[in-house]
Amino acid sequence: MAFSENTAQKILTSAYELLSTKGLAQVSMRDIAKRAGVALSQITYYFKTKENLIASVVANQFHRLMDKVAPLLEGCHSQEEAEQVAAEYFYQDQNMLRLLIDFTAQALWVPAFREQVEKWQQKATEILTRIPRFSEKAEQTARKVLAGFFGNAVLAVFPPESTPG
Amino acid sequence: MAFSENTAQKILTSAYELLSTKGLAQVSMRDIAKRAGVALSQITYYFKTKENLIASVVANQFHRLMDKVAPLLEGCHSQEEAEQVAAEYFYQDQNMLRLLIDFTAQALWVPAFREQVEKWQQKATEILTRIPRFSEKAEQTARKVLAGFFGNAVLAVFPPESTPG
DNA sequence: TTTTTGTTCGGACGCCCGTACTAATTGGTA
DNA sequence: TACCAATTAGTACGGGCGTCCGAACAAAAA
Repeated sequence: MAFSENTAQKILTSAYELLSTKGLAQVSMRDIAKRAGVALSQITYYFKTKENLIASVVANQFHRLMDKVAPLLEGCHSQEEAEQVAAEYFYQDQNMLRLLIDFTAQALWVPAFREQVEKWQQKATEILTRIPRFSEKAEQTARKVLAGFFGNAVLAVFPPESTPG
Repeated sequence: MAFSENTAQKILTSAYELLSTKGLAQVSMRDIAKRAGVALSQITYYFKTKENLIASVVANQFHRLMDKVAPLLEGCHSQEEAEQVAAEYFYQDQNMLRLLIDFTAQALWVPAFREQVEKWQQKATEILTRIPRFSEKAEQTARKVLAGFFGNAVLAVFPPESTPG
């Protein structure tokens, strides 16, 4: 029977590629299935609903990023430095950035997405709590880092007319 | 014949109410027409397309806000103060905030929306240029204000578990 | 072998969408 | 009054959507 991790993985990968370059609203499950080279119903089979597929894609990417970023954050001495580190790392990948922005905006209206965004906050708070010089006001700092992230994300994605920063 | 400013205005108002409370993707032109108490084709007649209607709604709100905020900004002495002023004013209306966030996110993918967001930048830059102590680096400041705005907007809309900031 | 279980596929269902079209109505003007 | 353009209304169209279903198939279990 061979539980094909392959198929689920192919779907996830293709979904990410499409969602991050075309936007959540512009991608259909048929597009994803076609790119993954599988039948449409395979998505239903593995992810049940579109909403769930998207949430899985984003959760995937988030964990992947966090694993790399967390160690870097632990070396920071100030909130500003933490923001800087997060920024420089995230902004390397504009597609990912766009996906996160789009997802967060949808989280305003889709409860399941909102839960996930709230988990980002919790995760960031958790990481900062483990760092002595932040632990006291980890939650506040986490929120500020998040705010800085989104603010700068928007800037990164809407570049100035003339000179890039 | 009486060009009924009424109908167009009713559509704009109803559209804003729906879009700002349910999100761009969750509102159909039929929903808007029904709430405005007009025929569906009236929307096509006055605004041509859904995209154009949404853009009109947002532009409307933006100008309304700018007229009130611009004078306040002129009283500011620092970038931080400008951010503060913008923040406190905007955050009074969470629905409007949600609409702006959603719209901006869609602007990542919809060229017409993107143009409008870029106009916000220009407008902000223009305002700051007219203020002597900002005029030198108006564009930079405008971008930072914008970044602060969006960062804080996301925070305002995703409140912390326990204590509000 | 036979049975069971997990996987894949193609297709179809019903719904709702944005848009286009046509006919009716209105109201100012001549 | 009659006319004409602006406005309104109702409806149809074509298409894309997420989801669901039943059959075929493969691998493991019995």
